[in-house]
Amino acid sequence: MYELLNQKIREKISLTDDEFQICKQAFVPKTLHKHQYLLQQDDVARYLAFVNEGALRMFASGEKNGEIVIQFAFPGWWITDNFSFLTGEPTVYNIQALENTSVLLIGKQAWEDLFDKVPKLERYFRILLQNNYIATQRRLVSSLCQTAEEKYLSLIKAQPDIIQRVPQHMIASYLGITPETLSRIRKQASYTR
Amino acid sequence: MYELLNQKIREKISLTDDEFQICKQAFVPKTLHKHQYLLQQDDVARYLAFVNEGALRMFASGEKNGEIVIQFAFPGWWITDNFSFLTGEPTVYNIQALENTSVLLIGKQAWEDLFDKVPKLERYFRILLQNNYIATQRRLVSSLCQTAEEKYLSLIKAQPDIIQRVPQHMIASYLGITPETLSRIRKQASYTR
DNA sequence: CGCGGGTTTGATGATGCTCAAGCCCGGTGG
DNA sequence: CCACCGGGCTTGAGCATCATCAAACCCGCG
Repeated sequence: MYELLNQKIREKISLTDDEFQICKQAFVPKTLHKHQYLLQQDDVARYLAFVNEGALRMFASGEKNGEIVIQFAFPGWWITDNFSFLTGEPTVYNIQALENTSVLLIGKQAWEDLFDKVPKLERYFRILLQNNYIATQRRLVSSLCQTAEEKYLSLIKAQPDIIQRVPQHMIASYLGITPETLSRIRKQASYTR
Repeated sequence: MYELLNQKIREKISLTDDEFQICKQAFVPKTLHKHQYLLQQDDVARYLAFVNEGALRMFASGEKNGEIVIQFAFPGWWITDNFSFLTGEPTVYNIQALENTSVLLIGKQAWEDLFDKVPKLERYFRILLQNNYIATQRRLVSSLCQTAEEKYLSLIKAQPDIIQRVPQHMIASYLGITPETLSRIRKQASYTR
């Protein structure tokens, strides 16, 4: 249950077994069945979630553009709406399970208390955020200066398995293109292969 | 010289005067004249920079698309290529002064040593990265689902002063549109005002 | 077997890019 | 002091990419 968490943290910082025990206690396991929501628009993001098994998506259900997928989360990844989690303001996003999913949740208070008990974790989360920041900045650059096809090719290069795991129209939304365009790109790409 | 830094850090965390003294010593002041580079493509980002006065831009000089502006930095902001700074890999970006500019630099080693001397700073940078991450994610969403005009209007709403400070073609690049398009949008917008 | 969501395919159109020319304005040198 | 130069902004015309709308198709599931 806590194995993956243990492993992921220890990839970035060293931790004694005692420290990890304290850490564990701050989390509450939860399972979500396919399509179930972890967070809904207008609610407050009370938890930061660590994904054990399954897959989730965070999306904004925009007025005109239907839904747009902000990010996915797979085992070993963290997910929440940071803004809402940090400020306590209601969120504009939704987080939903794409499959039956198991997560570990930590509330804001428990999270902050944890930093006092195990200060090293402050570093772990700094590193995590740094990586997320870098990744998001890259995605931004890609969305600013690549064509639809280039974006798609970059994605399958970076995460080849994502195609099997999530429906195509969500990939399209994640890339900021329509499902029709993605379909045509894939057709096109399959010839040149 | 170190006033703004002091102020900015204390907005997020509390620090004794001693701690701030230690902190100060880790930084080296530097001035850049207009157009001078703080970082150039293929070099390693050895420093994290805190902007005292002036303005900078980080940009990628892409093959076909000319230059695209990734971000600006104004007084009180931090700037570097995080990826290169963290990994020691050569950067693909450039950082250049838009005006005569004064910055405080900290090298990677000094930065990490500083966390051992003043562990609270770990928290400061975590918070900083969290905010950057949130901001970048928003920009990404905006670039994915807003029209050129909406993006421009969001920008002047969020940072009304930016127009005076940086040339229009850089704003265009930052928004991921051409200078011509931005010009037309501005003309258009000035009628409806 | 038939329904329904997701994907594909086609036809049409809009947004924003490209290319090209003109304009404005500040700086420089005659 | 003024003419000239050049960079950046503007304006226009044509065009490419991708979105929209609509219909057909595919396939798993009740």
